[in-house]
Amino acid sequence: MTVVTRFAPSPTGFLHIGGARTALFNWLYARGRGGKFLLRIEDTDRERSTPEATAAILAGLTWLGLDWDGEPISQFERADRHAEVAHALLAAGKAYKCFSTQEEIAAFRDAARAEGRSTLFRSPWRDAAPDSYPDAPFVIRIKAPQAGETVIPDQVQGDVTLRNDQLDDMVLLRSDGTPVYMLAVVVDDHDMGVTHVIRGDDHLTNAARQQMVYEGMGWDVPVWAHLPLIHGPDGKKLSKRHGALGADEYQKMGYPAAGMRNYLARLGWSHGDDEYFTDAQARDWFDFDGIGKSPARFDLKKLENLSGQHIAASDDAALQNELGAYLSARHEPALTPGQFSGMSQAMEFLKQRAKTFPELLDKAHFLLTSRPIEIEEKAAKNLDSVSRGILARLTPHLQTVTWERAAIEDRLNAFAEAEGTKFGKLAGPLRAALAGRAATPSVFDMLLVLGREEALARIEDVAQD
RNA sequence: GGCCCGUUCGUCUAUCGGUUAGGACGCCAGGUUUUCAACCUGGAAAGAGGGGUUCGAUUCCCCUACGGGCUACCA
Repeated sequence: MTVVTRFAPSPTGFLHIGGARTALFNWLYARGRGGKFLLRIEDTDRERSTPEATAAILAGLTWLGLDWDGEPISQFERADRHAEVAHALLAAGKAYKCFSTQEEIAAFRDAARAEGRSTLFRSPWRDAAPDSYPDAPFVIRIKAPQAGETVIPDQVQGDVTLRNDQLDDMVLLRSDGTPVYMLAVVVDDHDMGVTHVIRGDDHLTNAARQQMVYEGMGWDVPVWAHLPLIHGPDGKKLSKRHGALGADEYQKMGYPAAGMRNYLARLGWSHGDDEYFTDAQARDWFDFDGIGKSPARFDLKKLENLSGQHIAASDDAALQNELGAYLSARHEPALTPGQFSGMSQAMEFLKQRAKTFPELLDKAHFLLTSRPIEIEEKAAKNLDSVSRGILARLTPHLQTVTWERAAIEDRLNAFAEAEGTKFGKLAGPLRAALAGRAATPSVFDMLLVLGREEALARIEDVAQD
C-alpha cells in the first residue's frame, strides 16, 4: 500500500512554525516510504480565507523545501461532494434532519451550564418521524452511538478510548446547505486517498467524531497520528509574541532551510542521540515511535546551533544561492559580481564560522566593503606602532585574488619575523583594524580571499620594503 | 463543569523494571588564541508530589498538582 499523507492548512495567515512542523512530519513520513505528500487548502471559512494567505503558505513550504505532489486541493470547491456524502448518510439512516434552531440550542446550553449539567445537546428530532417534520430550515446531524465506547488507535498517543455518551450528534450540513469542517476533512481525506493522517493533537478528540463518518460510509479509517503541539519558550501555547512567526520570518532571520528542517524534525521527535542529521537520514529514520508525547518548546539557541552546522556542511554554490534568496527575501540589494566572487572564494572559510546568513555576511564584511579598506580611527588607535606601520603598508595591497592558506602563513611568519615581531602579535590588531569590528575571521582567512599570486607577491614586496 | 492527553537537567531528549540516569543546546571554569569567534578539557544541572505492585521502580497501576486539548450550524 502506498503511503499518502497530506498537509491541510487553512489560509487565514502565514505558515506558522507549528504548521511547518506538521507539514514536515507528513513530508518525512511520505518521502521516507516512497509515498505521496498532498496539499489541501481548507478554505471553507470564506470570511477569513484569503488568496494571499494561500500564497504565503505555499511560499513557506517551498522555502522549507517541502515539495508536494499534484496541485493543492481547495476544500471550498468540493462543497457539493461533501453535501452529497451528507445526503448519502441521511438516505442510509446514519444521519437525520434536525429542526432545532440555534437559539433553542444556545438556550439549552446556557441552562445546562448554569445547572452544572452536561452541555451535550440531544436533538429531539433524532428519532422523529418524517411526517412530523415542519416546513423549516434544518441541519443534517449524524446519528452518533450513545452507548459503548470509541477507540482511536493513535500511533503517537496509543489507544485513546472515549465513551460514546460523550459524543454528540454533530452537524454535518448547515441549514444553508454548506458542509461543516468535520465532514469535509473526512470526505476529502477519503477521496484523496489519504492513508495516514498526521496532524496536531488538538484534533485528537475530533478523530472520534470523524471516525463515525468513515464508519457510516463504510470507508477505511486512516492511520491516525496526533502530534503534540509546539509551545513557546515560556511553555505556553505558541503565540505571535514568541516564535509563532511565519516560516518566512525565519528565512528573513537568516536560517538555512536545511537547519530549519533539522531543528523542527528534532523538536518532539528523536532518533536516539542524533541531533544533527541530513534530510536523507531524517527520511530514513523518521517514524511514529520516535515522536514524543509531550509538547516541546521552541528554542532559538538550538536552532542557531544546528543552522551553523548546516551552513558549515553546505555546498559552497548552494550556500551562495540561498544567501541570494535570503537577501532578496529581505529586499536587500544582491551582491555585486565582485562581492559575489569574493564571497565564493572565501566561502569555504566563512561558512565554518557563521550560524546564520547575517553572521556570514558580517564575517565577510572585509571583503564586501570597498577598497582600500578604511581603518577605523578607534581600532587604529589601539595599535602599537609596529602594527600600525605594517598595517599602513599592507592595506593598500589587499586586493581580490585567491591562494592557499599554508603559503600565506609562511609568508606572514616571515614577514613578521622581518619586522622583529611574531605573526601571532600581528593577527589580532590587523584583523580588528581591517574589518573595523571585533568579530571577524582570522587574518589567514581574510587574506585567503583577498589575493592569490599577486597578493603573495605584494606581501613579499611589503615584507622586503 | 464534563471528557481526553501529557509531566526526565533551564531547553530538546535517551532509557523500553536493575544504569554512577546518557547525549545535545545553553550556562560556568580552565586551556589555546593579544580581540571576538572557533577549538580542547572539566563542571554545575533532571525523573512534579503522594500512595501502591515488585526482591527492585524514571519505567507498571491509582490519586493529587500543574500544563494542554476537545466540548460550535469555526477550521
